Amino acid sequence: MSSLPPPSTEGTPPANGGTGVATPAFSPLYQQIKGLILHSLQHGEWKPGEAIPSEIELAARFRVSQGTVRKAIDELAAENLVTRRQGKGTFVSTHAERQVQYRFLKLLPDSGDARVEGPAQRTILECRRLRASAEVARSLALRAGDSVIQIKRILSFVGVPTILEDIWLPNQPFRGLTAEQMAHYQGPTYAMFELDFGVRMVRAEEKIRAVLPDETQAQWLNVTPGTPLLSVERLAYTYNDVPMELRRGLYRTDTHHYHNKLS
Amino acid sequence: MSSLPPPSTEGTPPANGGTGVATPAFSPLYQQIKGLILHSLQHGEWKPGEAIPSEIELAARFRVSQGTVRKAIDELAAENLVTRRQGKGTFVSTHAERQVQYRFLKLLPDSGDARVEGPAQRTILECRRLRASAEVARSLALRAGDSVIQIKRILSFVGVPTILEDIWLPNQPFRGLTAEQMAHYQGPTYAMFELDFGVRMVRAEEKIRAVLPDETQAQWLNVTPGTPLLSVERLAYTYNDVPMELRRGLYRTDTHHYHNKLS
DNA sequence: GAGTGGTCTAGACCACGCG
DNA sequence: GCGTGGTCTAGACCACTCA
Repeated sequence: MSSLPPPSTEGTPPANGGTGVATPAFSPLYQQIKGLILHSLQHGEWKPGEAIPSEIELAARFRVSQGTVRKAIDELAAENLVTRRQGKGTFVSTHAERQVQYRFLKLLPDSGDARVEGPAQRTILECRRLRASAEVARSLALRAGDSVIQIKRILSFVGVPTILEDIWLPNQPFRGLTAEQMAHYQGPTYAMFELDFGVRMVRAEEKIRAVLPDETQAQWLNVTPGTPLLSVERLAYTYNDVPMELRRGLYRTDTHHYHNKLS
Repeated sequence: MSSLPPPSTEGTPPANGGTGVATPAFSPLYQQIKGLILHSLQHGEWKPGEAIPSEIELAARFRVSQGTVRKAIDELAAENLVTRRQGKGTFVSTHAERQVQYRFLKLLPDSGDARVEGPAQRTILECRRLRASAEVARSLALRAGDSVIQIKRILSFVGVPTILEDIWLPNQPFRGLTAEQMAHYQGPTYAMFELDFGVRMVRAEEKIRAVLPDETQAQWLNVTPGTPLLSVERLAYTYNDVPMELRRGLYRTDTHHYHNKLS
């Protein structure tokens, strides 16, 4: 939608130029539509798990063709922000009610990829407010000294403690979070974040190293101090690349492994 | 292309049913086109780095619309089998001449994501033919006792030995591979595989663990035996999910880390 | 059978790369 | 200025879901 009037231009489809002179960057229409849908997604016009309007409806709303809306939604689906179901509609993705729960947990049991183990048992060791260290602040794009929540917990599979985690959350969006909430919610923690705080983790990056635990870490994981462990440092982001969680995990890899697909 | 004659059906676009009765699985036209392009790709009709025919040409060849060809190519591009360049054409992907060389190597220096380090220096420790162990045979879909090539090498960054690798290749497609070839080829090893043996690694899976090196491993990597290392076991596949390489790497993570993006 | 996403077509026009 | 991929439209039909 840049120059000449394509069949119907009485509404207000997002303009491309308009403000300046020669188009500085050129953003195709479907990208602009994608941006509008994303905006609605962020601002909670549709909640996780709900259906968004049909392609035809959205096309009418934005005064573009169905094909353009389709391409916008295609990209959102490719980014896992939205899930298409033929014959039913397009739904806002959620970490809950998802075949692949624990989307971000790449640790699998060595034998049998299936999750016969069932979900992890959680033990909360600690949950407190404190001032962000310089490093935590930098990761979470806060100022050093801002209030953050720190949670320390153990995840066990079939009774065996396997993951020791430290989680840092900005206090602001997670005000009121309690250890009980962390412990008692059934299902993925990220699903609880969606439900109780409206925070959706959309993507994450992990840095992985091999380390040796200190004595207390070794005790929590029930291993000897000489046992090598995987150190997994995760930064999880909401919409717009806003970091929302820093997580440091120690993974036992004697019965499990970190699995990754490359392409 | 299932029942009624859409505008032009004089040629031989791939049929959907034809053999049986009620369509058993339904494969859309563009998937069939994708399959045909893939077939040409596998059989070397176009070599890595070369351009494939334009969308219009392919549409004419297969007697379908450009849009259908486009969707087929879109999927191939999404799988990194092919690379689109606006204004120029669509090119067969290659591990060589690629901005992102070392596509499958996820180890980054802790400071500075850029590859200021330059490419890794390679030291070949060993390169020999032997009979596949049961385990190697299983991974590579061979019979135990089939001939395989084993390469042991060290990768160093800025002079520091960082990765100790064992590579197993089926002897069949790699007949004639020498230690000199492994050592002297400039650029990614996978690029050499493409060039000299016509083998294209298309995707891979990795299993990652934390381990302690034995004495000789520790010596090669110039670390003490108590130093925890990342064990990265990679199975790389060509077209059609045929496994073509098994690789076991030990990564030092004191100055580097394994980086992974989740979504 | 109505509604939704999915496929396919045909044609017009745009942005980009290169000679 | 041509050829290539990229965008956008409009309309027809198909496959799937559910009432």
